[in-house]
Amino acid sequence: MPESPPPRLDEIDALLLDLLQHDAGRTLHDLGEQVGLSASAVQRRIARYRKDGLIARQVAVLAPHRLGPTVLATVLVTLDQESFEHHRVFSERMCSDPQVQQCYRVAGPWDYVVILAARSMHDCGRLGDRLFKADDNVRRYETLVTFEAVKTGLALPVPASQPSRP
Amino acid sequence: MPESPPPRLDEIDALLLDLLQHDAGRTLHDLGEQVGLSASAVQRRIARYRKDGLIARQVAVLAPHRLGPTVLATVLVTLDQESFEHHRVFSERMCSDPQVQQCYRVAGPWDYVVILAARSMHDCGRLGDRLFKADDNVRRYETLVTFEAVKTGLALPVPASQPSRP
DNA sequence: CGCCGGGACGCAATAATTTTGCGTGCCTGA
DNA sequence: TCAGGCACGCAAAATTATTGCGTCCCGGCG
Repeated sequence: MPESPPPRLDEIDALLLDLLQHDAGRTLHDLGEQVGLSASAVQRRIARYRKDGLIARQVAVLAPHRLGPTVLATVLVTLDQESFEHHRVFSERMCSDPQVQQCYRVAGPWDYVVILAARSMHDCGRLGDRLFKADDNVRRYETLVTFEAVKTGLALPVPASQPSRP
Repeated sequence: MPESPPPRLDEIDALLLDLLQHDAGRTLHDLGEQVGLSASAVQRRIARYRKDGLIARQVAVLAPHRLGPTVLATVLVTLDQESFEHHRVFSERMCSDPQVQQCYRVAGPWDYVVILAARSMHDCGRLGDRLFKADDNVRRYETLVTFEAVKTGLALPVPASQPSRP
């Protein structure tokens, strides 16, 4: 799959993408007002972001505590066997479990950082047992239960590589 | 601020919220087809989710690698002084920095788990210096640079506490 | 047992938003 | 200097969201 190079972005693109990352619910007209463009210009830019794969998808973010009690946890994991195949198997299990929010493969003594969402402390323990303790290839894991989600989001800083011409 | 109790959700609500968490871009008609309701019924349910604060917001998720080179990292942080005020100051700095994606206050020897997005390895180092090394009250921090984002998202498992009547 | 609300639904009308067509202006490169 | 490409605004057209209304089903109560 030939990946085209990252598209050039001007200041308006950066502004627009930043707005969209924080609230994609506004109308094109609204967005246009914020960045000083017409609705159709905004629409065409956004269409381009999508075509370029810049915007991966659009999602609704739920408020955890409004779904009932929720326990979030970060789990650090070290595998035993490190073969390509073992990593693939582990990754796939993380991807396919809906209680796994995020999973990163990292450098250093730990192999993975996994973020879990559970319904209770008890459920969290069960989840850890199921995902990690029951896996022969997990050498060791450590669970960091969160007291408080200080900040959440997936927003990335958007670089404006080119000035926009006024 | 009196928090009303979490609203009751039936199977259709769970299905709908799950769909919205993964792709909030579909039309009401489409969603209705998926869950077996009319567009207006779907619209009314979604309006209720919003009113109840169940859907916090709607955001666009960008593809990191399409923005140009991106380095993600997980940082484990332990504070020195643990007073309420010290925690507040730290939390606020995390919240206000756009390169901080997520920040969780956790139980155990580490106080915080912080997820960073940087433009390069070098930038990542500078960011760590700025956020943690320059902070007198950070006793110790450890950076886990990610090789690969295996799974990302903020989707929560939605419990269907009540059956829907057909 | 029968008679009200209350709540959710579908359908259809209405309102709002998104998408497209078209003409214009500006920058770039020949 | 002149053509080509590109992004823009405006306004029409298409699609989508929202609202009004009548119906149905369930639960509580006379």
